[in-house]
Amino acid sequence: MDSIDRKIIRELQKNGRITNQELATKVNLSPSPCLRRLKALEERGIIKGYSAVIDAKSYGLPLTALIRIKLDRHSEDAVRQFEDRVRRLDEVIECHVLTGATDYFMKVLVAGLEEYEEFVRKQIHPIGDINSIDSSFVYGTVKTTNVFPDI
Amino acid sequence: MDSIDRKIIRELQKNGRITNQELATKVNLSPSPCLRRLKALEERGIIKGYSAVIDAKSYGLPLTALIRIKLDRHSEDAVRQFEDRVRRLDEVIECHVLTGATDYFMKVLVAGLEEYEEFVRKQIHPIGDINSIDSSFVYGTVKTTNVFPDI
DNA sequence: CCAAAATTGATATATAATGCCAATAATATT
DNA sequence: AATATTATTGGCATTATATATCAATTTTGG
Repeated sequence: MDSIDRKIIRELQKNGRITNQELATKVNLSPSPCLRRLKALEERGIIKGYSAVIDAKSYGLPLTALIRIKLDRHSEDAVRQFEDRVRRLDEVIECHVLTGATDYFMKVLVAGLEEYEEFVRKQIHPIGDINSIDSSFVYGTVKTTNVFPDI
Repeated sequence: MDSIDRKIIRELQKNGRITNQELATKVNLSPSPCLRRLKALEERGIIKGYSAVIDAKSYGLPLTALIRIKLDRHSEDAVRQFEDRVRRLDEVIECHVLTGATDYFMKVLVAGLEEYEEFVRKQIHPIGDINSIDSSFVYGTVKTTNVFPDI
C-alpha cells in the first residue's frame, strides 16, 4: 500500500468504471502494472467491490431515516438476536455499533413516512429488548462523497 | 423506471463492474437493449456514477466518527458559512441536514483519536456559530450494503 | 382493430482487458 | 561497494467486451 495504490483507490472511488488505460494514465503507469496493482488490491480485499451510485428518490425511496437504538439488555443472546434480525432487513443500508450511550446507529431507506412507521412497528419493535428508538430524517444533503482523503 | 430498470440498478449496486453481457443475462434481456437502458439511466442521472468500495482501515483510516452538530444561529449567513466550509473538508464523507433538534449529521473518516481531536479543533470549531458537537465512534459494523430494497 | 411509437435482438466494428515475456529498477547480502 | 535476488515495469499479441446501426417485434393509444 504505497502512494500509487492510494491514488488508484481514489481514482476508482471517483469513477469505479474507469478503464484500465485511463487509470494507468492518471497514476502515471503503463496499463500492465496498473492492472496488476488493481488485481492485487482486489485480491487482498482492500478493494471490496464496486457499486453503482443511485439516486434513491428516483428509484422510489425518497426518505432516508437515521436511527439510534438502545437495547434493554446486553446479554449475548439479546445482542445476537438484534444484529441477526437487522442484517436481514433490506431497508437497512447501514448499521453500526457505537461508543457512548447509544448502542446502534442505522441508516434506513423507505418510500415515505407511513412506510417508515410500518417498518419500525413491524420490523424493529418485534425484535424485542429495545429500550429506545430515536429517529431523525434527512431534510437535505450538504455533502456526500465516496472518495477518501489523501493521506 | 420499471421493474427491469430497478433490477438493472440492484445488479449494478451489487457489482458496479459487471459486464453488459452478464447484466443482460441477469435481467433477461439481450445485450443491446440492456446497454440502452443502462445508458438512459446514466443520462437521466438516476445512476449518478460508479465507485469502488474500499476497506477504510487498510487504506489507513481506521476510525469512523459520527457527529451531530447544532448551530447557535440559523441566519442564512451562518448556515451558508457552515455548509460551504464542511463541503471543503476531505475528511467529511457525508453531511446531512436533519429534522428534529440536531441540525447536522456527519460521517468523518480519520486515522485515529488524535487526528479526530485535531480535526474538530482545527476544522470544525473555527467555523464559528457552533452550539454543540456530539461525537460517537464506530466500534463495529453490523451491516453495510449498497443494494436498495426491491420495491 | 389499426397505426404510431417504443423496445428489442442480431451483426459488424471499435475499444479495452488480459496473459506472457523481456527489460528495468529496487532491495538484500556479503 | 559490488553483486545476486526479487519485485516491478512496459510492450505486444490474443481474447473479450462495448458500442453503433438497422430490421423485426412488441407495446401503447386512439
